[in-house]
Formats: sequence, C-alpha cells, structure tokens
Amino acid sequence: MPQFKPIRPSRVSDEVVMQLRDGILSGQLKAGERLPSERDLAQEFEVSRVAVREAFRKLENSGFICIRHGATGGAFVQELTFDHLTMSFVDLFLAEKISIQELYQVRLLNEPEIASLAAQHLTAENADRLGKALEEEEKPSQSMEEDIHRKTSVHFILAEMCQNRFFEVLVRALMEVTRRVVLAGAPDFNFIHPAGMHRPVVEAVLAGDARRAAEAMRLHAIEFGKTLIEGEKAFRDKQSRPLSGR
Amino acid sequence: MPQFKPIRPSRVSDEVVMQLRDGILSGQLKAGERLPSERDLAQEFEVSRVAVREAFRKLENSGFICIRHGATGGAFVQELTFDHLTMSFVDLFLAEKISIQELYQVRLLNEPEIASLAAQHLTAENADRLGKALEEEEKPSQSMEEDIHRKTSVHFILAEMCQNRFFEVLVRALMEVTRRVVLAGAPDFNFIHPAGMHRPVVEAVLAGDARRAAEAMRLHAIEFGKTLIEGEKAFRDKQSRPLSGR
DNA sequence: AGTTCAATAATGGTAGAACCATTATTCCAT
DNA sequence: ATGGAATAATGGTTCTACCATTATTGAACT
Repeated sequence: MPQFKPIRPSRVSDEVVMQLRDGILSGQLKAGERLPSERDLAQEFEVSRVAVREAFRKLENSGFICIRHGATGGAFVQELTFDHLTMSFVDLFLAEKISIQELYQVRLLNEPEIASLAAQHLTAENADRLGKALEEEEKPSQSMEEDIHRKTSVHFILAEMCQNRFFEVLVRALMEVTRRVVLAGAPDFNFIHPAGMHRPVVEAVLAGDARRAAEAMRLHAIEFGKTLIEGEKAFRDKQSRPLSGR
Repeated sequence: MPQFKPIRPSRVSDEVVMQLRDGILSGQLKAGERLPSERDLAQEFEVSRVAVREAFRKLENSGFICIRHGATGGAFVQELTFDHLTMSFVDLFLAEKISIQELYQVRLLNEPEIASLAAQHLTAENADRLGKALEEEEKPSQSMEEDIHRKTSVHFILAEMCQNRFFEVLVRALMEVTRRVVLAGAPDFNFIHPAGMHRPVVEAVLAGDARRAAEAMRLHAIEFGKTLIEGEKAFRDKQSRPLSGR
C-alpha cells in the first residue's frame, strides 16, 4: 500500500505567511525593508485584505515583522531576535510545563561553562563593563525592579562574552523566569541575593582564570538556586488566582 | 522629574489575546475545552469578528489553541507543548542567528549530562525501549528520512528518561536542526552516522553506569559534531537560493 | 432493519466596502 | 521661526454577505 499523506486544505492567510516567511528567510526581503501596504499586497496575492492582515498577525507574533501605524507606516521586516523564544519559554513555565527544579539543574550545568568561556574570551572592553556592573549591583537600590535589573546584568554580560548565542538566549530565559518568581514571591530581593554574591565569579573572570570562574559560578548557582526553588511554590500559589500575564 | 511611561494604544485584537491568554494560563480555561464561536465571542467582547479572528491567529501561532472547521468546530484550548519553541529555534537557525558550531558547543556540554541522568533514572520499561531503538537503528533503512528518524530516536528516549523537560526540548531542537542540515547536505546519512554509533552509549546507560554513559556520549558528540559542522556550509549554500521553508 | 443520500444547520474562511485613527508632510497664518 | 490646520497615506475596525466544511437529521430506498 502506498504511503498516503493527510490532506489538509490550507488557509489563504497561511499561504501568504509562507511566501513572506520564505522571502525573509531566503534573504530576498532584508531587515528594515518595508513590505507593500496591506491593500497593495492583497492585490498582488489576489486575496482579501483580511487574509493579509491575519498573515501579518502571525508573522508579527513570530517576530519576523513589526507594524507601524500612520503615514510612512506599514510592515517592516525585522532582524529575528531571541525575544520571542524567551517569551515562549516563559509561557511554558507559566503553564507549569517546566519547573524551577528542572531549570536549576540546567543552570548548574551551563552557567559554570558560560563563566569559563567568558574568562577565556576576556577583552579590555568587557572587563570594563563587568567591573562597572559589579560596582552598580553593590550599590543600594531604590526598587526591587532596579535591584533585580542590576544583579542580572552580570549574568547577561557573561553570556554575551562567551560568544555563543545559545548560551545567551538560555541566560535570558532563565533570568526572565527568575525575575518573575522573585517579583511575585520575595519581600526583599537584596536579602535572598545579597550584594557581592557575584564578586568571586567576576574576579576570577577578570583574572582570566576559567577554572576558578566556573567553580565560583557553580557555588553561586547552588546557593541561589536553593532559595529560588523554595520561591516557586509561593509563586504558583500567587499566580493561580489573579490574572494579568505579562 | 517623574518617570513617564510610553503610551502605546493597544489593538483591540491584542486585548482579546491577553484576556484569553490569561484565562488559559490561569487555568480557568482548561485544555480540550471549546471556546465560544467567533460570532459569540465577538458579541461578548463587543468587538468585530475580525478582531476575534486576528486574536485567534496569534493564539494559534503560539500554540494556545487550535481551530477546527465545520459544525462542532471552533477554537479548542491546547495543552502547551514544546513544538512551537522548537520551531522558533529552527527559525533562528535558518535566519543564521545561530550556527552549528555554537550548537556543537552546547551539545558537547549537555548531552553527556543527559546520558548520565538517563543512566541514573533507568527503569525496566525504558531499558526495553532503548534496546529496541538500538536494534531498529542498526537495520538498513529504505529512505534517508527513515534512517534519520531511527537514529535520532535514541537521543529522544534518553532525553525523556532524564526527567528534565528542558533537556527534552533542547534535544528536540538540536535534532530538528540536525535533521534539516543532513537532509539538505548529506548524500548518505548512514555514511556520516553509521549504525552502531550509539551502541557504547546505550550499553553504558543500560548498565546504569552514569559516568561511562556520559563519556561515551561525549565521544559520540565530538565524532558526529565535526561532521555536522562541515555540513553547515553546504546547507547554507543550498538554502540561500531556493525557497520552501518548512 | 439497515444503507444511502440529500437537506439542514452550525461553524470557520473569505471577500469587499466603508469608515475611524494615527502619523508625516505640506502649507498657511501668526 | 513657530504653531497649527489641511492633506494624504497607512493601519485599525466594523459590517455585511457569502463560501466551505462538517455533524446531524431524516427521508428514501433497498
């Protein structure tokens, strides 16, 4: 018996999505470029404006284009970023498809490697950024938001330094989940993640000592990770009733 | 001066997205449940049907709902899966925002850990699955698709066994990218990934020897990784002109 | 009784037109 | 120069009508 494939009548809007998507991924439509107006595209594809709009919603949702209103507005091709990936990841966490416990395991394995790579790729400029970030995070903060922002920035800089964009997106995702849990649960972030926690890591990286950097990061991940795991239950309880997603 | 926040008039469809999304994430709308029809929802929200449809396109694109046509059709709440995350990841690879080289680094760090965890969580049932998968992959295959499918399944089973859903989604993403590169570039997958390559890994896992499993996987990742890195250039060249994305 | 097939109704899919809202540009009055 | 109205282009929204798909119903015919 021959292998038949399922027949699924495709939507017009999906055809539009595919053509535009291919154009972008193949490089024919470059970032920054402006697509024709909805009305013109509808004419070109010989479909209704609704179909074009639905296609735009999907492409927008995937981060391929962004839409601006008004004259000189329209759909502009975007450089694909990691932001949407991070957000889908957060969604999975919110939907309880992944736990802090699991992320802890991932973090414990990957963050030391990131620190190690950062130490190996140390440049004068990054040394400067890292030093300043460490200074910043040891100052008292006015709000928890600000405190979290400062204390995550060391992680972000290390992730950038390691020159592996996967590790970069991983750290972004981990930090975003962390941020949410902390904001929902912790009364005082500076208490559970006191200033100076990153100092041994940063010092090892600045010294170009990859092994020591990895070990220092490992200890930090263990220390802070335990606190965070405890925080998850409070977070889940708090989230189960009230709404307001992102 | 007080900190003003930027004013962005929101779209009606985005409001609809947010309300439905919150309903799903908070658990008020459970998986399998059917949303009201487009016409009814439009009335409830006091917006047009188009607005509801655009919202549906976004929610569909993010994997929150799926739409069925015909009588008894409508929008059904979906259990959130890792599929969309995997696809966005593949998109980033296709857009050259991430390279095989980088993924190799990630794989080299994580897959040994996965193998190690799998060995630690060995059960009779999984031992059986693993053994059968190994047998399967050592049979000759009729097509490259089939060959790839069989040879990735060991990785999938190990990822499931390790009981960390992040590692699971990581492996899925890595395998999907691998699949594409191989399909585009390799004349004979069985040549670059001969049967039996996984045998040392599987044997170590079945023996419950975590350290040996990790080491065997590390060697496998190095061996196959080098081949794949060479395959990337061929893939990029081939992809740059013709279209047909997924 | 069982089978087949046509009619029906509910639902999503598509189209077109009209109008509103936002924004850059232009031009005019001050 | 500055401020502000008019203009035009574009996305945002709504409405209406109709097409396409599918489950159900019930009649007609074995």
